[in-house]
Amino acid sequence: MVRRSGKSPELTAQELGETLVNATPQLSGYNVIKGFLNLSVSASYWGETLHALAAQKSFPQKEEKVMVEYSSPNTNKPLHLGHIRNILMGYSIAEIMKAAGYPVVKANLINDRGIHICKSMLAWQRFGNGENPQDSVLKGDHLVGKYYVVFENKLQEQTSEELAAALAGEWVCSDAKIQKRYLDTYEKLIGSKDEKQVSKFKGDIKDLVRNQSELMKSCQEMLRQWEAKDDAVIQLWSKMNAWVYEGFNRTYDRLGVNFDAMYYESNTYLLGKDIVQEGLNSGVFFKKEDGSVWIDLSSDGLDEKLVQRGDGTSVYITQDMGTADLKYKEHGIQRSVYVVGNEQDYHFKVLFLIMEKLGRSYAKGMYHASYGMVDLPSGKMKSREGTVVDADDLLQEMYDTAKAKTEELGKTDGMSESELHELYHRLSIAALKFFILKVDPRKRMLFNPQESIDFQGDTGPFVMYTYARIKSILRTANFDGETMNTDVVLHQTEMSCIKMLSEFESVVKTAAEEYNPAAICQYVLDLAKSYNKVYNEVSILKEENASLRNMRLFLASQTAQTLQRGLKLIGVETVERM
RNA sequence: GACCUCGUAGCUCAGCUGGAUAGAGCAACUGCCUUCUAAGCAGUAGGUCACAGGUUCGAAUCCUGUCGGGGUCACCA
Repeated sequence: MVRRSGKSPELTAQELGETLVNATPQLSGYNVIKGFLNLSVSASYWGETLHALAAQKSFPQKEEKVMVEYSSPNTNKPLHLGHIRNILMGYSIAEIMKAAGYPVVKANLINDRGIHICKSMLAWQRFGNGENPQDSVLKGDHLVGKYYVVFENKLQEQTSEELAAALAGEWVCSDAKIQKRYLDTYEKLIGSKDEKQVSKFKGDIKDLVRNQSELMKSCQEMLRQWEAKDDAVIQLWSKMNAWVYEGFNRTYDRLGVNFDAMYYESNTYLLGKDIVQEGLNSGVFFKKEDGSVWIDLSSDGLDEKLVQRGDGTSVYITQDMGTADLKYKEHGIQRSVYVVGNEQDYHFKVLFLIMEKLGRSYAKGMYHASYGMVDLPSGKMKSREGTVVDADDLLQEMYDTAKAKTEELGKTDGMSESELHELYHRLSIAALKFFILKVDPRKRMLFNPQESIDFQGDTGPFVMYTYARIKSILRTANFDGETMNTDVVLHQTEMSCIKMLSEFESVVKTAAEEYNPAAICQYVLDLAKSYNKVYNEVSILKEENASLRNMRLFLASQTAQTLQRGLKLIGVETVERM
């Protein structure tokens, strides 16, 4: 602005202030400090603003239909803390998009097939003794997860001697091809000095040995039978998957999330082959001598990327292409949000680029809501080392903490057993959701099970508390939600609270544009803090001026509503008392 | 090795489309419940915004480089 006016910042501000105050009745004055223009606003402005905000209850509707895919679990293991970040983010993004006016479809693409599923199945078949969730203390997903671990342990037992031999260069395999690959790899291992290389070759050898074991061969055989739709295998698969779904659903319910569309990889894993053909015809893809199909993305700064194997079978990205088309066909979506960890940044970059080159109309609406890992104080979560934080355990711990904390405060006289349960539940979920969602999704975050989850300070329960306290006032005042006279002089804290309320819409809009629930958390916290200042500065029930008292009740009521609406966007439910 | 990403108070994080003295919470210390719920409020203390250059009247913010953490570069998913 200074550049345009050609005058000093001070002078520019002077002139601008002068003009603005003259032209706008809501402005009562201005001053300039250090080149910054400060405008003063007239008393009635605040009441009128608040009034206008109350009249507006929803944002303009949009045409563009949005799909948010999240959770997307494997059916061989129970959910853990990493999944929780994904699930909470996905649900919240969907709610924010809805609030911003978009029609939203929440989708879950379940990875219910493949070698890892067969591992659980095989282990259960051999070592399970018919154990099932009805008779077991374990939830279905935990039961299946248990057999996945059993498989890995048995495999290790079966192969440890051979592996030791193989690393000593003394492994003999009956399959000549495998034997040759082993010897080649072993030679490279011996010749390599780079530590990274060494561990890679060791890994390769481990895979060779494991894949030759009886257990892995049976497992691969089972996968072949599954693909051939063998009755017995399909039955076992259906039965165990049903256990897992029942378990997952209980966790989803507890987290308060849901889905509108379910996709299963058992149905989608063959999709995308026609797209490969289409791409070959249009020259977007090309074929190599061995029959494998590729796309050259070097002009976009990326590499060549395989889209179909030489034997005509699919790779990961093949089915993603097919699924993208399927989603579009089924739901007519213009935007597709994939909530997936940032280790897949490259994959999605490639996928979106391919769909664009294939001329898909929806391609520019594809977005990877990428998020960082959740670390523990001990470092990365590793299932092999047993350091994963199980979702169900965590939820239970949170619940117990909420209960203990509430009982300690002793403010719940007269609440029934079920009301108390609901309170503990909502408090624990609020604490968890806030803790996870308030940090920028892109960043990796640290989760300390002992210390992280708090009920004081910048937390979900803090916001819930502000809400409950307001509701308590409104109850005793019997406030009917009507205002009378807006022309009252408000306290400084009240003005800044009204200002915050007026920012709600733009915050939601920005959060939707950036797919960022953290923006909502931050706003809701700030609003609660802002109102808590009001609460401490002014008295409502004791106010004798009827207009002022009424205006204050109105502000309280608007704040409560906005808190509630904001909390809903991150999946947190309020309570009337706590 | 190439590419992507992050580095702000003791700890966990905001701020990042350039603007006033860099903000919260936790932990520590002080106050405030005979007044609407103290899961609250007010205050003290705590910072070379990783480092070095550059662009600009002005840089935590933009650009380049260095260092450090993480990730990706599979005919795995």
